[in-house]
Amino acid sequence: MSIIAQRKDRQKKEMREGILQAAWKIVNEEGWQALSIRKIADAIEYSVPVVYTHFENKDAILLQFTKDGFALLQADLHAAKKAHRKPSKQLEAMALAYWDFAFSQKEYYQLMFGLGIPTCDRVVNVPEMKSCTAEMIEAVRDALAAGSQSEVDPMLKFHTYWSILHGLVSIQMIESNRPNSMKVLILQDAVSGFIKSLE
Amino acid sequence: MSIIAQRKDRQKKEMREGILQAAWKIVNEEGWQALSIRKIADAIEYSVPVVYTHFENKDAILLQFTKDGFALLQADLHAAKKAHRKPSKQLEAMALAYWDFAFSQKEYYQLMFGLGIPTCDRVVNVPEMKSCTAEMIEAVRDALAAGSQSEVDPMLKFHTYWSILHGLVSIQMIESNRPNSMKVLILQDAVSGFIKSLE
DNA sequence: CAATTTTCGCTAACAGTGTTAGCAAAGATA
DNA sequence: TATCTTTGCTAACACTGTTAGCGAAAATTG
Repeated sequence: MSIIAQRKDRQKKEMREGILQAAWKIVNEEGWQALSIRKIADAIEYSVPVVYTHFENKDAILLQFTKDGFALLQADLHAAKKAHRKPSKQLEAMALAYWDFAFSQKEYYQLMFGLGIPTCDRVVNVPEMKSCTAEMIEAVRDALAAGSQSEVDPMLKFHTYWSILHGLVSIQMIESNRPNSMKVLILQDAVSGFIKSLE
Repeated sequence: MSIIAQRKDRQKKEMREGILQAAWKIVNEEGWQALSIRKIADAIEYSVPVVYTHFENKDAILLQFTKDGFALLQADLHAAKKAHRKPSKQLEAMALAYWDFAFSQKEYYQLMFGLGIPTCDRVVNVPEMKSCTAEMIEAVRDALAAGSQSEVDPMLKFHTYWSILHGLVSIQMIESNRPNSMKVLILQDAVSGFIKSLE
């Protein structure tokens, strides 16, 4: 590849990054509903079709953010897990990390789960999501191995775990007036109950 | 009120009903994303502004369906509860009813929780939702009273219960390829674990 | 019954949205 | 320098929610 082609390639990546950054700024300032291709074009000071040379359509931009979101969540879960040895403590820490991610990165979480309904066919095949769930599955498997129930299906328990976490987050996002202290209590109650069911 | 005003009132209600029916048909055939005021106007064979004389805006139409959805869910939960005496059995049956509602009335459930993000400020103040949660709170309270833990906050447990249910439904709606038999297993596992935590 | 007022429902428009065809200018190659 | 490729633009299409303004029909009044 010629030196000139290299530069073009670099510029292409820079512009792609610029589009994502501009989009992210709009989302943080005005929410997902306010995100439009024209606003992105305005922000990067290019015309609308330029955006389409970097992303097939708007969904592709959202999909990128979904992937990024799962990657970030996975990193958080991994860090929380690494901080503990005991499987039950790991699950506890991961639950808190999950909860923290959802509320400190609301925009990401809402896109990953809330607005994901139309594009959910694709989301299932996103590798970033698989890595993310793998992190949880592993922790559940370890906790189950540490217990006495060898006949229980780890996948079943993983689903229960994830459902509890996502359910808590979703419900608590609707009830935004409730104090955070109680929200954490609910989380701890639910997770401790789940962990007991593994022993 | 004159006889003529009565007729007008009746016609107004009929048209309002017609709008909702037309909207519902569109939603069932093409999904929420495909619902537009123009399509509704076409379906009822009136012009667009007529729709706006019966509903302030599109959100008002969606809000009506949200209310209807919560009323339906409440009825299902109530019926499931009435079918049992033992509080733990009631919670079990209600969980199944909740799950059944979510999957047999997918459109309703998705509107009530999925697309509700933009309008969630209003949704919290919907009386139909309060009735719905009251149904669950009562059952949890009863189950807790039947147990030995008098110091536990029923509201905390109710939130855990609801979160588990909503979480299970949401996650399982994304993973549409999983067999239904396993989904029910996961539900039973999660709910039985929760019920144990009340004893 | 005729005149007036109210109500009704229409067309057309505004300001947005995602998306794409076609063209002009700038850049790279020969 | 001339040709070719690429780049990025304008303008358009087909939608969306929402509303102003007008003409006709219906109800009320004299």
